[in-house]
Amino acid sequence: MRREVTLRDVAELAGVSSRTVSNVVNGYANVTERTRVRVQRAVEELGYRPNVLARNLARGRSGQIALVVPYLDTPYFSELLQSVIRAARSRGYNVLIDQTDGDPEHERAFIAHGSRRLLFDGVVFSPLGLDQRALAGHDPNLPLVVLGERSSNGTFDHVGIDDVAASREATEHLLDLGRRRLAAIGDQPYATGEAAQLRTRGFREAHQARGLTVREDLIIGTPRFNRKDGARAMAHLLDRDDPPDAVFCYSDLVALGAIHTLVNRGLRVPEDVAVIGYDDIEDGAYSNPPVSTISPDKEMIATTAVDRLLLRITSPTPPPAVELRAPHKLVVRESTAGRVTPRAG
Amino acid sequence: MRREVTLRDVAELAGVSSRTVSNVVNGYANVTERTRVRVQRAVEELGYRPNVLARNLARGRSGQIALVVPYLDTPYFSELLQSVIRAARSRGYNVLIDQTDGDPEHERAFIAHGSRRLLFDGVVFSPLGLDQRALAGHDPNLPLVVLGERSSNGTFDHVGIDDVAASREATEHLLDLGRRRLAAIGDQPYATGEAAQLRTRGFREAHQARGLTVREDLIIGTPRFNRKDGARAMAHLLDRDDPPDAVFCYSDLVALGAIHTLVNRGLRVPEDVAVIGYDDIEDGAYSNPPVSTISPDKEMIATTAVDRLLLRITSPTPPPAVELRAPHKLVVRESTAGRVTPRAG
DNA sequence: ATGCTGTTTTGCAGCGCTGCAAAAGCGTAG
DNA sequence: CTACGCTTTTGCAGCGCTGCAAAACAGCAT
Repeated sequence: MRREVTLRDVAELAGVSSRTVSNVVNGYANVTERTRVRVQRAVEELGYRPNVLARNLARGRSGQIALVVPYLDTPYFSELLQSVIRAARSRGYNVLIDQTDGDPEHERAFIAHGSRRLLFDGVVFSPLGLDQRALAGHDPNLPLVVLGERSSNGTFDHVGIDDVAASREATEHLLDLGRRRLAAIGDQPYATGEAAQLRTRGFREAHQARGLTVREDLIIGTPRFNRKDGARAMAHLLDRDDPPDAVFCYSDLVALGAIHTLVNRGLRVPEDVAVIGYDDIEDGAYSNPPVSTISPDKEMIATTAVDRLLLRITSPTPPPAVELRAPHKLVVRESTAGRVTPRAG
Repeated sequence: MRREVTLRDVAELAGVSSRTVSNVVNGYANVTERTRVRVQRAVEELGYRPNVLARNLARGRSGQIALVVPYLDTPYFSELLQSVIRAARSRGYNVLIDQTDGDPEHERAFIAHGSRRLLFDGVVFSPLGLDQRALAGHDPNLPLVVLGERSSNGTFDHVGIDDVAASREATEHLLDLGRRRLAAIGDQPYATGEAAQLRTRGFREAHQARGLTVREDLIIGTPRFNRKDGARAMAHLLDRDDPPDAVFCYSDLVALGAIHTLVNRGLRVPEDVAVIGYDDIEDGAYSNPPVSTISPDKEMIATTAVDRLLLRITSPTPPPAVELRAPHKLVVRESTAGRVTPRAG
């Protein structure tokens, strides 16, 4: 491996000090046009590219941020991942991915061990196994932005959509269709289930706003938000005396699992049971039937989170912890509205 | 941000030179038990953790490998991604992700610009927009392992399953069901479509082996392997006079798209048309109906690729380019075999 | 004691860059 | 011609670690 071109090589060719080359390369202010051009030319002639490692060591920063998510093969996260990478890259940062499998110990190790000695400068974190209390005790030296639905409690930045409002909208949509025996799949009435609880709250509020009573026994808990749990929960519901005529699922995967069971049992969606999901993953749009859903603005979530994290990283005095809300919208598809018109695709 | 503990701090406390501490930390051979213990204790007392950046700068390596894929939200890649991260991490390497969107220019820039000055030491590359010729001209200084179905041509390592054999198996499965009007969706008869062409070859071979004639007009090309193209191609097929009674789709996404169209048109899968996919993504197992598929051993692909890449990175003399085959298997589900027995999930 | 071998430890330089503060240049005023 | 303030350029040290080769040490034979 031949030696790479260094700052000094460029300096020599351009007839200036290496520090000046550094200034030019980094676009610092006080450089005469004349020297700037001269250096520029030398850079091009030699094909110089800065050594990121050396730069970061000298600067005391790694130029990388970590994205910590529970699962990578969950469509919601892989879609989000893209946006985060894009946002970070455009700001000169690289993204390291870490998958926790929702293991609290893994999550804790990450935020406790801090920045693992300059492997990354900050973390965008989507917690699953850790609850508020554990999160609140994180190393305050580690810039951290939390995604998802937990409120920050004032100890760190937090980016998410308004889950209660979104869930209320989803529920209202089902009520608007004339359905009255509404089930909810995905509640998690324990410390780490804050996201789920907000959705349950929205579900309740929608009923209350219309003077309707929530069928408490139709609120089904699931340990996770995946197809399997959705399928299983739906099976439970169908085994009852009076099964629901509509279901609000706390994720699109849960909805897909629920639909799977419904179709398997010979029931029609939405004629017999209307189903709405949450997250707007691509699969939902192409399943049979396409799934109505709450669509969070993932691009917005990603850029907001990255911007806030970089602010926190670069700011000399730590900015206050804030709640940042990204927009969402209700997307109505066949799983609630029914076949509109047969299409080619 | 308080100063971190350095090698020198540990050395001072342990009463040895910093070089010795380094030796202990890196597990080098010739260290007496006595000093090893003494240093170990100091390390723990101070909570020392090596600065990865400094280490890599000194070593002249970045300790990171890049994984370059066309799309991250494609389930196949996001599932593969996990395995690659796991494999790399367990060998002390980090993974940088790059999504190319299949843009040949982006891909070329990546392999041409080489290691972007120590940002990464090697690349696991899943090409889409670049063909053989372009790939062959890559910077020989950059360790590179190519995933997917292209043959290496002797210029770089290559990891993949035996596509022709797998495709033949898939096709034979359809023939075994008694189907005779077989369609294939996904052919790409141009330079960058080598993967598709291998599958088409397997499709043909299966016919030939049984003395059957391939219906050439039922081999449909698609620019990409996604749901949309699958749905569209299926629509084309159904608009013909004699639509197929079975379809071999070159990816599960294509299969899902095709099924979407079939169901939309009121046709039954597999009774009217049997559908088999390729990749064994999780969605396929939970769709309606679950999709039969060719299942490549992704874990094996990932570990093989990472191991080979690390060998190439660390080896003083470049090892010869090789073809490495990962196993695959045929997974039969309802989209070809029909409902076996109604299940709860 | 002396020399020789092999093991363990050390010092130094340097990876390629940036922070800092001093030095040099330069235009204008006194 | 000197002084002053401002802009531009430079030198040096150092980020924290490892490669290299020399130094110190130990064990053993002479």
